[in-house]
Formats: sequence, structure tokens, C-alpha cells
Amino acid sequence: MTDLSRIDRNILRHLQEDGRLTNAELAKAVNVSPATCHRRTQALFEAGHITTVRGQVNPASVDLGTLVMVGVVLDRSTPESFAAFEKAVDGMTELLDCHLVAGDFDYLLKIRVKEMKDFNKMHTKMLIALPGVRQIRTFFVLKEIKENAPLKF
Amino acid sequence: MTDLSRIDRNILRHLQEDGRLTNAELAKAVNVSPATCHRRTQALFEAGHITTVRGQVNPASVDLGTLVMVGVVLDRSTPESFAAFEKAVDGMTELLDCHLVAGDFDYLLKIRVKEMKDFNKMHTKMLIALPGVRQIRTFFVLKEIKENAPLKF
DNA sequence: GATGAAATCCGAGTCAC
DNA sequence: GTGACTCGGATTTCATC
Repeated sequence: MTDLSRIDRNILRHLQEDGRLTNAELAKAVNVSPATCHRRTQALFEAGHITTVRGQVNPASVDLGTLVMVGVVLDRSTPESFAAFEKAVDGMTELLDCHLVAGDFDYLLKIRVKEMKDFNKMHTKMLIALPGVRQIRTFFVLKEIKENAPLKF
Repeated sequence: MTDLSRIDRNILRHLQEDGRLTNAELAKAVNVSPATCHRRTQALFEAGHITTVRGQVNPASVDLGTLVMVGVVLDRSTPESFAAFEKAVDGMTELLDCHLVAGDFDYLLKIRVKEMKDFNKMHTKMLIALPGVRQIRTFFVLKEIKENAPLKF
């Protein structure tokens, strides 16, 4: 992964801001010719500096307006129990984030559902049924101050 | 916010998957004419069902490879203290998420920095200096199992 | 070895139906 | 909602530094 030039970082910045920018617009914004801009941008994708371009769907529009954060503690801290948990959790469609962390929890999850009652159903049917789970702490999100903000660089 | 048709949901799904789809490609994927697809898509943007299209920048490529989750407890639970905290936190460039939650914490934060030492600097200079903060619990992310997964609907 | 200019081709966006 | 038409941008090639 080679170091990025000022121009490359600028392209990344603009594409993060608006992924629908045409190549012509992008070229103007970063002060290079369209041809150069096109090549640079493709290279950034190929090198994995940009992975995808995603439309940000309003969660409420697709019945996923309720956000819940969950802290999980496993029974035993063996490699097997972690692997089992991660495998089991992978299929959960409601799951947005899953992070192995150091601290009072083993995992922190971010989950989207339609309503609280849907979370409760999920809580009893899926979460406490996950392998090796000792404790689950639920944090209902009351207000989203900032959600998935773009990177500043 | 009127209900979405099967076609509209399909457009959302595809644009979430790949925001660079041309209108022609998108039309083919959802089985309508390009003209129709174009109007539908515009309507979806205007109604706010899609907010933006964003390039997903690889955090490590821009020196933000370390992810940290933070739980915050405020001193006093007054409307003023919450407002003050939210205002103060808004300017933090490293902040990706900030959620007011119900449970053992008042706020949960998601933060990206280059390295742990950068977080420590931030921890002492910014976090514990935020107004009305009683307690901060830090969860360094050891492994990102799932990060910002697309919505399933 | 990367750049910008030009040239071709294809899709965006608009219209009438 | 569809089909056609026009204009502008995407993408490639090529000469240049």
C-alpha cells in the first residue's frame, strides 16, 4: 500500500462526500484533467483505498428506525468460544456492527430493528441463544447525535 | 413519508450495494425502463429515502486504522448538561458515532484515530475535559468482525 | 512513467406519447 | 409507464514532457 499523494487524498475526500460526482466534476474539483482523474480514481479503487460506493438509505424508510447497542460477555474466554460466537453472529441480518473489544465487555454490537418489541423478540430468540453468552447488556438509543460520520483527514 | 413499492425498495437495495450504478444498469437490474428508473430514483432522493451516496474510504489508508468505543456517564442528568455535552462533542473530528442511550451509560461514542497513543492524547485533552463528564469507559476494538454493514430489507 | 488533448461511444435527462 | 432524441460525460488512444 503505497503512500497517497495530495491529489489522491483529495479525490478520496470528494468521493466520500459525494460518490455520485461525475469524473468531469471530480477532475475540476481536484484540478487535474479528466483523463488523469479517471486513472487516479480507478487506481484508488484497485488498491482498496476506496472499497465501495454506497447509497445511504434512510433506516426509517425501510422499517429499521430503532437503533440498539448491545454489550456481550462470554462465559469463557477461550479461542473456541470467540470463534463460535463470531460465526453465529455473522448470520444476523439486523446486525450492523460487531466488534471484539478490550474492557468490561467482550463484544459490542450495533443492531437495527423496526421497534423495541422486535428487539425483545430478537433478544430472547437470538442473542441469549448465542453460544457461550454469559451476560448481555442492552443500550437502547434514544437519540442519534451523530451516526456514521465521514472520516476527516 | 409514503410507503415504498417493491420497485422502489429494489432500487434502494441496489444503490446501497453499489452507488455508482448507472441509471441504465439500475433500470435493467430492477426491470423497468431507464426513464422510469430515473424518475423513481430522483423521487427517492427528494423524499429523503436515500440521503447521500458516499465512497467508503479505507480507514487505514488515511491513518485512522484504530477504532475505539467509549461509554460516557454524565455528572448530572439535567437537560442542560446533555445539551452542553452534545454541543461540545460535535466538533470532535475523530468522532464517527455519538448516541444518547438508556442503560449504564449516558452516551456511547465511536472514535477513529491513528494509534492507541493518539487516543490517549485525545482522552486526556478532550474526553475528560468535556462538560459534566463523571466517568469514561474505554473499549479498544481488537477486531472488527462487522463494521457498518448495509441494511437488510 | 505520468500527463493532457482529442476522438469516439454510451448513458443521462427530457420530451411527446 | 414507455420509446426516441439530444447533449454531455466516460473512457480510450495518442502525442508530449
